[in-house]
Amino acid sequence: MSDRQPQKKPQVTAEDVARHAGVSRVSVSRTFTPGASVSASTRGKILESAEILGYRVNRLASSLNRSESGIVALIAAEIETPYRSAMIAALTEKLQAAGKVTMLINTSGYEERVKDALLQAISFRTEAAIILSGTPDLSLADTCFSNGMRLALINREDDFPGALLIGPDNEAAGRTALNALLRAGCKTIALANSANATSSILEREHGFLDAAKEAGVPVIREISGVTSYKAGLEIGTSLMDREDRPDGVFCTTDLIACGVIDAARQRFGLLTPDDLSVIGFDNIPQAEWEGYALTTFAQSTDLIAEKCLEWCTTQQTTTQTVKLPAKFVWRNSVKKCNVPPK
Amino acid sequence: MSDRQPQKKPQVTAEDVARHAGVSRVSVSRTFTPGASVSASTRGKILESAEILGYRVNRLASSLNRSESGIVALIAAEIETPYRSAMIAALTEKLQAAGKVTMLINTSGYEERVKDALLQAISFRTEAAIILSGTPDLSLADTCFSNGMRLALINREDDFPGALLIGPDNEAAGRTALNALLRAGCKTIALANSANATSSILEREHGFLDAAKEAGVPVIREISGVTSYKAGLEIGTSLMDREDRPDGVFCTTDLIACGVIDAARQRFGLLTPDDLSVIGFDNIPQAEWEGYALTTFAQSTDLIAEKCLEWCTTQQTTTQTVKLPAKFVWRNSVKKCNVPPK
DNA sequence: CTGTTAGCGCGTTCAA
DNA sequence: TTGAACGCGCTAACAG
Repeated sequence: MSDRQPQKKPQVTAEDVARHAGVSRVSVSRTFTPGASVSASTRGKILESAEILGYRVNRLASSLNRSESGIVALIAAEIETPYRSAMIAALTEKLQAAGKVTMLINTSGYEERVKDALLQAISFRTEAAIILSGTPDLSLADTCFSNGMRLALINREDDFPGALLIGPDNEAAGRTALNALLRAGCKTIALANSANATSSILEREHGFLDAAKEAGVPVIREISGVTSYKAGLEIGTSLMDREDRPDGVFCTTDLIACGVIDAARQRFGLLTPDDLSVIGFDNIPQAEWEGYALTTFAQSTDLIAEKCLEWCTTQQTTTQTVKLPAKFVWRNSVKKCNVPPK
Repeated sequence: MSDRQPQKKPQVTAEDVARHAGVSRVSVSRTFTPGASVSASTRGKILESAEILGYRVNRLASSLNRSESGIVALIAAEIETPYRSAMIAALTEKLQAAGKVTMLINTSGYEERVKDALLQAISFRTEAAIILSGTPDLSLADTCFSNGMRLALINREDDFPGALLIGPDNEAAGRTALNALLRAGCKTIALANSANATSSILEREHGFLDAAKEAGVPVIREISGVTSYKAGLEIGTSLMDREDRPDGVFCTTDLIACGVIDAARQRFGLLTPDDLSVIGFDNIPQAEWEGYALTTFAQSTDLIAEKCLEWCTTQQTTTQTVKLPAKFVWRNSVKKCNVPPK
């Protein structure tokens, strides 16, 4: 029972270290502040004491007087999804390299969570919030700004004053996809999309459909479910079941594309690229798997992450919109043709 | 130029709200503290002012006097991997439901990062650290403990005093796998593993090999690369190329299993379950994909997350080891047999 | 129920 | 180079 201690101080503080080293508390602070002036001897004593006591600067406390918390919020839903998790991996990587700390907020479930997530970010005086899913209210965004926070939205087509809007050029990619299918000699063209597509995903559809209209080719438009492999399975089944079975289909997402390919192969015995040409979007790891060898569009997660980081660490306050070109990745799910698409 | 403001106070503070509402700053604090005593009228005024000014309690500051920061650190490598990202999704979900905030630290790359991650967690006075990849030094763990932090390790077989060790019963799963392959009538058995397997993954191998030795059946042991789809591809190719080509293989990971299945199908025209029976481990989303229909072992990410949360929110200090049964998920990558495995 | 006072751990003045 | 004093934004303890 001898160690019935205060119990309210499980922390090792700078004062403890100062006492142990026989110096003032301020010197301890200086020792851990880059570019402060401390003599080598006291610095040595302090570092030693700190090591023994297991002292670490309390960044929660230091955030109080310094104006930066060092924290950046990542707000995303369905983070277990291949593309989303790759994006998060890239972002955390870059943020950490820049000395930032990432706070991950999972907004899967009801939509209201995006709001809660942002409120939480404000509570922790996050320097910035990077939003991968959903779009916040503008009024809430203003609250963020008035608290000195920066905002970046990935893969949103909406207008959003004061924020960075970044994503691939979806519209152009859609056009390229149609082009590729036509050059591959496809006669019956289809588009596969989910019923709850985001604005960003819808742009891919628009680009594809517009290009088709211009080229004067009809498109079978098959929409179903939420953006996922399962939706692709359903869409693929419907498509392969038709009288006018398509021989070329653009899927707005790799996950959907994998579902379509599997439906064709496992349920109808139809193989890519001989019986069917399929193009996806995202270039998720599974697109490279030999069972799919999916021709698709790559968004550079690294590049997006890089741009987000830049945005978060500058003070620029005007709105910025960045459209990155989506790189066409040629694999083996589209029938070979002599002329590759431009 | 009129708005050249102090520039050092982008924050809305409780004092601002108090002034705006014409009350004391303490009342503001009380209003946002559950179970404090404020009159309905002042409370109303304060809430209104807070709304107008966009005030949010600064949890960094409040963490100073309260002993809890509300932050939990998640330390993981390769977070873009299916199983890892699913685990992270489950953890964030549970943590948020319990009012905790998660700080994600990506330790991909050099191993030293696990140490840095923990040091960072200490700096932010994280209430707990949940480690999904790597094992920290014991001395560092002590520093964590002396700072009042709790530790949980997922999928580690090591001994670790003071921490929660949680994961599936790998050894038992390995034994079950052999059993299932034998009952399916497989004649030539193989084991596929990566060259950099963790202790947890090695346990699966041990269980499988031990059971085989007891049953008196030989096992072809094929090891290659890092734990990934690509490794599975290589292993599968080697295996299918052999004179004594196996007709039943246990892969220590679903990712490896998908690679093996693809190698057999795409490179040798061999199909599961007719030509080859394959069992995996993890039950990643792709295991359910129709192109694989992988029979595998499911770790309940939800259950693990639940247990971690309990551990992080209790004060119990003794070591705890939890072995969860891995659920055998029967799909269609193993030849049908009349007697399902026990 | 309210306001005053004190302190959380730290960084930044300002003198010495 | 060092230490004393002050304040960051907030909550807990104590009066009124």
